[in-house]
Amino acid sequence: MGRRYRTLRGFRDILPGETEHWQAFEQRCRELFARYGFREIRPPLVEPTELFVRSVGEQTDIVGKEMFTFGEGDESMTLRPEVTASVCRAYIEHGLDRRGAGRLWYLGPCFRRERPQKGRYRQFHQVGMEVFGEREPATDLEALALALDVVRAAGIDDARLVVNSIGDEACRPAYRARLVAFLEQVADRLGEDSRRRLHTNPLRVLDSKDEQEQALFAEAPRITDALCDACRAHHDAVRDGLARLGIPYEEDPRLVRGLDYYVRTTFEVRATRGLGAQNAVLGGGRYDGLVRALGGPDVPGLGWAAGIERLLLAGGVLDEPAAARLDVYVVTLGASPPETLALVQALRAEGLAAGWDPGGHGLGGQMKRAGRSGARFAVLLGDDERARGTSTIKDLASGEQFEGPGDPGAIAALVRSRISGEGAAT
RNA sequence: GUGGGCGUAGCUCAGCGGUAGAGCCCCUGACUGUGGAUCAGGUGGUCGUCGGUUCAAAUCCGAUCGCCCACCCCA
Repeated sequence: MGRRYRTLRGFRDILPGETEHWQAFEQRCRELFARYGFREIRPPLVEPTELFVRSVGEQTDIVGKEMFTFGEGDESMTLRPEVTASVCRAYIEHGLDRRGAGRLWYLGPCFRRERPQKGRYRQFHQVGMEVFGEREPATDLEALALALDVVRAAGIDDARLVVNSIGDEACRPAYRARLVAFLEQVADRLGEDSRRRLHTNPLRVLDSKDEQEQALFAEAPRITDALCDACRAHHDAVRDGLARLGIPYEEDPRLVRGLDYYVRTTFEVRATRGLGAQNAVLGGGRYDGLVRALGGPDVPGLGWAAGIERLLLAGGVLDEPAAARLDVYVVTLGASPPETLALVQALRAEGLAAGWDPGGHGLGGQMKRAGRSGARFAVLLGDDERARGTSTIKDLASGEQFEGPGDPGAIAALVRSRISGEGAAT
């Protein structure tokens, strides 16, 4: 066993039983985004390394140590660690601002070279959205409502929305200076991690999990007390809007996103179950200067992303593997395999999910397989049925058995009416 | 990158110095007129890997790899 090939560290197979749950969630996402007027974008998985360095930030852990990078110099390319940078690049490259395509969503794999953890892998999947060209706080509101809808679509019913504002280039530098001054006064009582972050990402220090440090921070200056008038008005409008829409939320002045490009509104959705200590399942915020910084027009932006593995874990969707499903399983006696397959194909052409046993087993063996296939009905065709031009149909859930038509179209119609009559999905 | 826990059959696990086990799953048959039940039989493991101790190692020791959990960071 030790010599068999296996998935690389941090990579995993998504197997039958789980893929069905993924498909269901993905389908719900498609419907939700469409309802909000968002259109899907599918950028490539690989981009110039420089794109991520510029957008995510040189000092971040993602760029510093978590990227899968290949090639040298100008040829250097990187598997995307997140999707916002790619979407911005595509937006600029194709002039989407002039095509009225400012509301975009995506779903797909991302890669980060970090130590795997619960629901966190080196290849993981993100679903997310970006809005370009909309500066109003009402856009933040709408994005938050959509975020909660997507989280609920993953089966999470205990989601908590947490919002904050981290100011912009007009007010954050001054706040940052005051905060650093404060932190330096208490630096001798800070842990190693916090002392390091004091220089790399001082806003983040306040988010320390260390209780003794938290006690020190009671006196620390708060970003929400230091916002400029424009940021203050924006933040108030978002909070008022959430209240007006009846969306419960919490404020957390320590909620600082790790990526450099955020301004003003930042937010997170947390789940209380299933993920252990790290309970954020979705995060995002406003990034009004990013498109311009990447060489594009001066359009504001806002977006969020969620890790699908973690969403499904927190929603409990994966607790039970999905069962195999078929509408019918064809069982024959005295028919050659091609003859049986011809009937199966006719039923498939009618739109049914149909299975059969190519293995030439007896009636008992075929019925055993019918049961295991997850089929709703067995369609039996033997000498008696052939003589009468009928079939025998057995409801595999109830055991009830009755005479059915011999014609594939009529069989399909009968099966379909039975299934929809129960309100069961196929 | 750091700390802790764990690696025995496809899955869940027992065995903890003396010839590798159970349950479930899977395969075959009883079954050419009926599946989910039952019965009979069967496939599948150099006990993660390498090295050490020992007459003898799945079992004790070391290293290594992998998985899990937590930290850092983030979704």
